[in-house]
Amino acid sequence: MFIKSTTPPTTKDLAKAAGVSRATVDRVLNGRDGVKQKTDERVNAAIRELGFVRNLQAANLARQRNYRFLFALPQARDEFVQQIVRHVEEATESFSADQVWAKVQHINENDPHSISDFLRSLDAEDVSGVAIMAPETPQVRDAIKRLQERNIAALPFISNQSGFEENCVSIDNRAAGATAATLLGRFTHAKSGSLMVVSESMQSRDSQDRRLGFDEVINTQFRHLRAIPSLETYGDAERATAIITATLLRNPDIVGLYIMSSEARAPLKAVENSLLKNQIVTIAHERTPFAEKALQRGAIDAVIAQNTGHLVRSAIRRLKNMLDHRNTLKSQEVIRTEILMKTNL
Amino acid sequence: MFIKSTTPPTTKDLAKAAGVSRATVDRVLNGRDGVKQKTDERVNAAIRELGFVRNLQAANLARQRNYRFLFALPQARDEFVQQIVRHVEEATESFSADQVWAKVQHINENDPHSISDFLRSLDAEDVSGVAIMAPETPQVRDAIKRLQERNIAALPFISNQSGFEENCVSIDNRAAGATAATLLGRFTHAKSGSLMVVSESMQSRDSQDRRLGFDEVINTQFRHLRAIPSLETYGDAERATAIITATLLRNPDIVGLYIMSSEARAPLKAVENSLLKNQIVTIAHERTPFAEKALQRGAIDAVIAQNTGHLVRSAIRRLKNMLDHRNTLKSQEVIRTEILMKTNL
DNA sequence: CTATAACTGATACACGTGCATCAAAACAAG
DNA sequence: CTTGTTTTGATGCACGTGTATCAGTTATAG
Repeated sequence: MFIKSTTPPTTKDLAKAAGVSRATVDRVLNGRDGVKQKTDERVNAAIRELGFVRNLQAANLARQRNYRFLFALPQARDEFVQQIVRHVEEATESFSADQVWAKVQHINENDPHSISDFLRSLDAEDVSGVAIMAPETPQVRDAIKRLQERNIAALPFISNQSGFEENCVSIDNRAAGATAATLLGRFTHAKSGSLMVVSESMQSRDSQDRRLGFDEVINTQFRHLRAIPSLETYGDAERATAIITATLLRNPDIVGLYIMSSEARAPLKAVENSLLKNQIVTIAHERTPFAEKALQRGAIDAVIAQNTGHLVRSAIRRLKNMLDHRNTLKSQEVIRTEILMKTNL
Repeated sequence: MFIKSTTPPTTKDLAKAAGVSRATVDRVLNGRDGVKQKTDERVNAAIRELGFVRNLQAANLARQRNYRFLFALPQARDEFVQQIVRHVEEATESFSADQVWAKVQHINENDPHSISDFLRSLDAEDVSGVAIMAPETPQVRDAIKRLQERNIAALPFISNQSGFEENCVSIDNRAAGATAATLLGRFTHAKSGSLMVVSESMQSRDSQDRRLGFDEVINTQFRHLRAIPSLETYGDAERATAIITATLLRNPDIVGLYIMSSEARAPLKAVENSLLKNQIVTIAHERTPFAEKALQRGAIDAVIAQNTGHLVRSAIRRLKNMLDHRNTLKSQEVIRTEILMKTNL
């Protein structure tokens, strides 16, 4: 149990233990210079000995710190982005007691120049950190680095940015693809057949990674199945319907469908309109209201998703930790590849 | 974006806005009596108008509040409990900056009397809240209620306690069972066959719920499969081996295995030693180091689990919120039924 | 109208830390 | 030794809120 009435040590206790004044303790704790090495060591020894941890609340109070975070999200208002927006608003509520406030700012994700301009325009007085969801480009990568120099925490959010592997909120798309493949392979009972893969665009690294993981599993573990080249919808519902219908007609042996894009509506409708409807095992991405309903009625067999709320909160915690110079608890920030079925929604 | 240099309103601002003194604001905020109703309303109006939220850090600093939580866990040191212990220690680290400290105390989960004694012995000076993992009994339920009267937050943890549905960290065991059934049914390609269910004991409500969900799905969606009565291991490895081996011999048509208990070692070994090894689809519970390895090598096809770290952190957040009289963000505290396969570990 | 009770304001100190200033002490170099 | 520099101590105020006391102001009852 806890030892009764033991209050955690304060800087005052530290000062006494190290035989110095509170002023000196302050100099050591906040890395100001003008401290003899020997004194510095004595203070640090006392810190270890007492198990001192600085009271962040008091410190933040004193230095009037608060955390204003911005989520720079794509302009496209698809269901996935909407989910994120909702969770940002929700998170603001639960974090407000910690002096954390978060807002959404939509950016043109396909115009690296404007993104970089936008990031440059930010003022540290105004925003303490930014979570950026945008495809990887040199401009954006640079802009992020420069933000950090100006004391604004920056965090690639969901979209991968190489060079920030250690410090970003991202998804293991390869694992997601591999998981989809495993489910398709195991769910279908066909002796042989083709698998259809639908994506919004194969340009993005995310899509490529998913496809990579998908193919890897199909080619090694389900050799009786054949994954046909990815169909690209370019976010156009009509186009989606057209190419999928055509592909279904051309490949009567299709037994599985992997919808990689977060918009599953058009692809699913196209399949449902075809006659094969029931024989095709379908795996989709992202937990959207539509996907949930489709799972319920059996139109989709499983959904691969990340917990959007967790993504958002994880980003907030990481930004905060960056500013506090604390390291993040890794196990809490792992973003799992979730498998959702009708039974575990 | 944020409005530049806008600091959140303080009690001082509130006082000015409401045309009262800070003392009166304090009386209203902390529910002390001796305030005219009209005054109270004026202050509350100002609160709404300014969007005032009390600075918890400052408040906790002033009243020297800190949070000492206890996790009362079963004495049995199986892998699942060990995971929890590990995560409690881990969480202590990441929460320490918020003045939150958590410890584990092992209790004899099968002796309600001693549990109730233990809970009664706790002092509010000493511990601010307890998360209790113990099977439901009237004594324990009572003890929990009495803790709350003594200003100690109490939270049923993982094990269900009826009457606390709204305020507990618990698992939807029925969904877990249903999910296991769906996976078994879809993974196996047999035209017909039996499913074996292994449990530690069918006494606990958790096991019963899992079985319920399991049967429901098998009987409605996979009528060609037959779930045989649950085998109970009573936590005894030898017994487990014996009854499972016997059951396998008696039912050569077994095509699936659902290991409901968190200890999967003995059951799995028994199956692996039999000749049917490869034809039996296996679903287990809880993400333990052993289960992970078994997934990797293909001995288990899927694991149904909850995120242990999340369970622990969720409990801590809920206990803290209870003490702060804040309501918890529900969506964050939902405990998902996770499906783990080799590809999404 | 007075006596009493119910309410409100003024004021002060505390919590643990950050930050700034100035004087005092310790040290190094000449 | 003196001079100048580096290191340290003492002190005070700030942050936003909780808590306490006491005097002062209203409202209510008789």
